[in-house]
Amino acid sequence: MIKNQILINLKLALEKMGVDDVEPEIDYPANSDFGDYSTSIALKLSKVLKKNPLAIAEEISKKFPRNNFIEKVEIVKPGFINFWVSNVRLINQLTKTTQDNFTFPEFHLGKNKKVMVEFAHPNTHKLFHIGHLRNISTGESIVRILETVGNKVVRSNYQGDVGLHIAKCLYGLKSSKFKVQSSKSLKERIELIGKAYTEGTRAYEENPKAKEKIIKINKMIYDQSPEIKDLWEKTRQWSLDYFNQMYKRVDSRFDRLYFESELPRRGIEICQNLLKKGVLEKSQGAIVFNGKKYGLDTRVFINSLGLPTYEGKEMALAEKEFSEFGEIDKNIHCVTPEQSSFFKVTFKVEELINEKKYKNRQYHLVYEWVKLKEGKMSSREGNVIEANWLIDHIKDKILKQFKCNKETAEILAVASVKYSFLKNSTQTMIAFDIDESIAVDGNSAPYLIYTYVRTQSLLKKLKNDNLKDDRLKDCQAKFEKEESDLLRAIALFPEIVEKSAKDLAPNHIANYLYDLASKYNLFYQKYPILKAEKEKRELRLLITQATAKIIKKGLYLLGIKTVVRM
RNA sequence: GUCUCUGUAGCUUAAUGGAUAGAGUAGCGGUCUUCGGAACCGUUGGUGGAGGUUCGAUUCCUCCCAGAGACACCA
Repeated sequence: MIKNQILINLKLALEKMGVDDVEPEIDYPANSDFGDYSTSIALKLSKVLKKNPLAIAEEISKKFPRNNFIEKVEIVKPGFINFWVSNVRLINQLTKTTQDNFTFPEFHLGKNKKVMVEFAHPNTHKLFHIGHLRNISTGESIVRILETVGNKVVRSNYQGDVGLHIAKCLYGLKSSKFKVQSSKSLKERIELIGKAYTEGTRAYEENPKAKEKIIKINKMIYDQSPEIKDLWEKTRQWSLDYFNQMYKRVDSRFDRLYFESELPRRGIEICQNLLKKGVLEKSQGAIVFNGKKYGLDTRVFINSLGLPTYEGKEMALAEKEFSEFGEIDKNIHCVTPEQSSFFKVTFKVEELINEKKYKNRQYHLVYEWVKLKEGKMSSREGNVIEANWLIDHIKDKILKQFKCNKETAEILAVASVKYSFLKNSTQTMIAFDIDESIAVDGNSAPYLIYTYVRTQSLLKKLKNDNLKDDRLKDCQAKFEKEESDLLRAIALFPEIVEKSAKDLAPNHIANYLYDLASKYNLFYQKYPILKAEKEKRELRLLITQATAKIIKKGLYLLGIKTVVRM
């Protein structure tokens, strides 16, 4: 990575000046007049060294070791030092890229290089909606990014298959107006569950007798009582079939599916132990963690009926997650922000159980809600946007707007939906509008894929006319601006991937790809490639090839497939 | 009430304390008979408010305004 090479040389220069206790930072200047990289280290050292920043910059620049990868070092106004990458280095990176020889920097979240990403998290008996879609897009992308920078990643998915919401649904199903047996197709079954849940929820709120009964059903589910078990198992399986179909559709998969139903017994045991140890305490008939000492909330682990709450079950989940796959350095929970109090508390309790095992290894990656412009989604109001429905809707839009076959439309629809989420930062609450939010033009997946298709169709015309990069030596220092911009963008890719990994932020990759694709399209518009004169032709074809490789790889990192024709 | 998060162009949004706040979309005006127009170019328009720290603030601190969420037996 060029950035690291600059950093190393910069440190050498600083050492020569007797400064060795600072970690200089390298920036990407917004304006290309200020070079490819820059540092403001001279400005920061000005106070410490009690010297004029420009003088410091001057000295650093003099002592900065010159290698062939740097073309020029310049000092500007208040004290910036700007660096220009040499054409030799750019060509070198171009060649590597065309050969699929991506050298991604290693970035590990721990010594074992083993990470768990816990994502998706749909609850059975409920719809898989756009919120889950954002979650699974984010999680899948983070998995792929972390793998690419050298981690072994375990994909896990924690699914709620017990609890009051299921009791409500089963209560609804028992009503005579729903015919469980006659629902044959998966679609019918999922619709049935949905309606039953709405029915159960209404009854729970409006009818005290029904409420009592639902609470009873809830207990029966926990106890796996024969009276309810068949119905529970059958409908649970419907949901799981539906989720599997969903995972397949969005090209995701899991190494381990955890279920809430496998945790209560062990959860209670752990909490009882913690009670003996004094980590948890009794309060009003329940077993709670008193968070006050640690500046945290007090939360219930075992309720007064003796049932484990979500917190209680989390203890058993953590135990499984941290033992089933060997030693894990980091467990990234991809979950919405309203659970941060929950995670702060459970992470603290886990730390008190086993500091070595858990401390600093649990991480709550906050990803935000998808909110409808009209307001919050709620199944009660029936304005939940189901994932399949949404993808189908976008697919129809693509089929109407463009001429392509159904298979391509499917890939483009899934790509559009995922990209629309991933181009935003995970911490941005998305105000969702069906017809505006999933873009199929502008900064969108179809735009990137279209650019890729262009490159493929162009490269196909080459046939056996092989590319030889050694003919490139003639073009140095004669790049057009658009060519130079592209070469620089191409060289940046590994650094962007590293940044996304460090920040757990797929949006860096998305926005980079858009930038690269726009630069390519401008270049494509302005200059002939196949018809260019000899030496230019080689360069331009290599640029085309490298751009294509990066778009494909970059989209892969976002969990998005490409097509060669559309 | 306490705590946490968020306020960027009409709308949707980007920006590790850095240089002229970057895009998409909508609007307006162009390129065009091309190696795929699902393209390209130009243009209008922006950091909620008031202070502070800093050589430098969308970013950090304080207060105010607005919104979201959490704060004991839901998940």
